[in-house]
Amino acid sequence: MSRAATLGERIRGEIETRILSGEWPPGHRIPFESELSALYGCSRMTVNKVLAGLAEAGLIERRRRAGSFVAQPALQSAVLRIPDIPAEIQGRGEAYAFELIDRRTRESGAHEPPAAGLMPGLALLDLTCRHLADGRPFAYEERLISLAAVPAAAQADFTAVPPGTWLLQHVPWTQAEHRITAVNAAPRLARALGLPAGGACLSVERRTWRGPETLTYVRQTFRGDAYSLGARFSP
Amino acid sequence: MSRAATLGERIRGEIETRILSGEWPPGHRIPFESELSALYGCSRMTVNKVLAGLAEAGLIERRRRAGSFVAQPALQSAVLRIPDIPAEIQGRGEAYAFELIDRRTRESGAHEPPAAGLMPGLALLDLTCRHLADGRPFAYEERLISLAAVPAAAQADFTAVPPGTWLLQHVPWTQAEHRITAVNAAPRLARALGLPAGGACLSVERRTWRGPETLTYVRQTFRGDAYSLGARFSP
DNA sequence: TAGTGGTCTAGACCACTAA
DNA sequence: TAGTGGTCTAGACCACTAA
Repeated sequence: MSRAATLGERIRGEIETRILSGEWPPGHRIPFESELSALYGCSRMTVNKVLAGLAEAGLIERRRRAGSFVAQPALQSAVLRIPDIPAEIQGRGEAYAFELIDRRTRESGAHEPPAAGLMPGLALLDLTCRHLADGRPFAYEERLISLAAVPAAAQADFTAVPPGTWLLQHVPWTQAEHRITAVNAAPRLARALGLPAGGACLSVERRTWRGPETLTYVRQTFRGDAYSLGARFSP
Repeated sequence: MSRAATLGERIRGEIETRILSGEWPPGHRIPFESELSALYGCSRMTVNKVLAGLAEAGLIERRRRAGSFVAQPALQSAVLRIPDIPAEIQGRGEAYAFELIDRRTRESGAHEPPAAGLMPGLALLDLTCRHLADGRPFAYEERLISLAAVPAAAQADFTAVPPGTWLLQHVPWTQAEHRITAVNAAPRLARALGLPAGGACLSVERRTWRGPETLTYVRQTFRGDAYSLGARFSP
């Protein structure tokens, strides 16, 4: 089945076990690199790579001259997968469909969403669209794309490929910021999602950069009764 | 200011720049370790650590005998900080208060939340409580703690320390699963949060394990108009 | 100022796998 | 089967910092 563990993996496993079992509580000093290399009969480099990995994972903290210490339990955090909507729907075994409701080119003004962080006077592509799963409304999407940062978007055919998927395939990004909120559906949104007015929706806002430049800002709104975000995490 | 970059950091930066600028697109084969070590005049070990780091970060994929390749753009994902509620509120400069509404010891039955993954017949501590910011309702919390896994919880004083904070300080965990949804507040919940019935709320469910054993299951419900989850992420 | 961690070298052997 | 990446060795020098 699984190949034999390497020496580094074995050392890492034994240290992790002592930490996670509580045998080495937060603040406990773990053996120095020199002690561990003597203990396992290996070079210090092998131990160094193990401890560097544990530090990167947040399980230990390392201080020159002082040693390595079991870290205080991390604030819980979760790696959340922000899905590509077509892939998400097809992964459920449902038929994906996409509607481009509106597409216009305009300049950014004073009333852009503050979270978009767009200066006035930028050339924008302003898109409104809807994602459907098995013919039922799944998500409503409002998106702004900076044409200065992504000029090729002006020629893209967003009736054929949803803009999120197109961007993922064509434009590298360096940073993204997300904001997840719950909102009561306003009448227009409720109609678009096939919900009673006031129905709870999950709103995911995302702003994506390349370097200092905002590439795109999007707000995707999902029916609260049909969608949830899931995440699994280890410390 | 910042100290000079090490050679490894410089190599990593130059490769990242080529990938993120699109000069090396997805699927592009990057130079072999031997080529890079010749190019930078360093040992192969130095290059190996750089490429291993890039692979761990998901920017490249490595295949024996074939080489290292720029990875397809990652599905967007986000590192979400699941906050310790008292720390979150105090971080906003607001006064934190906590109310323990109900505390009982009971056995798990057939009607536990399916996401809790609790077998029937387990000894449970069942807690209901409310978090307040500057005297206003902030979050409603329903929590189950397995007394088999965390016997010390039976003696803890949860009128003084909220259970989430107590657990974070006392119990190491190995894995957590989260589920984030939007819900319309049912009448009882709306009263507890000071919302009109049907108001949108953000619900965060979390199940936490140590090894194979469930430690705790919690559902925290936040006023949608007063709370959002934020996340910042690089690929 | 003494001792830790951070980084690097110049090798080595091997598992894996694409050709 | 040839060549890559994966891992390891036995050193070295240095920056940083706790004592």
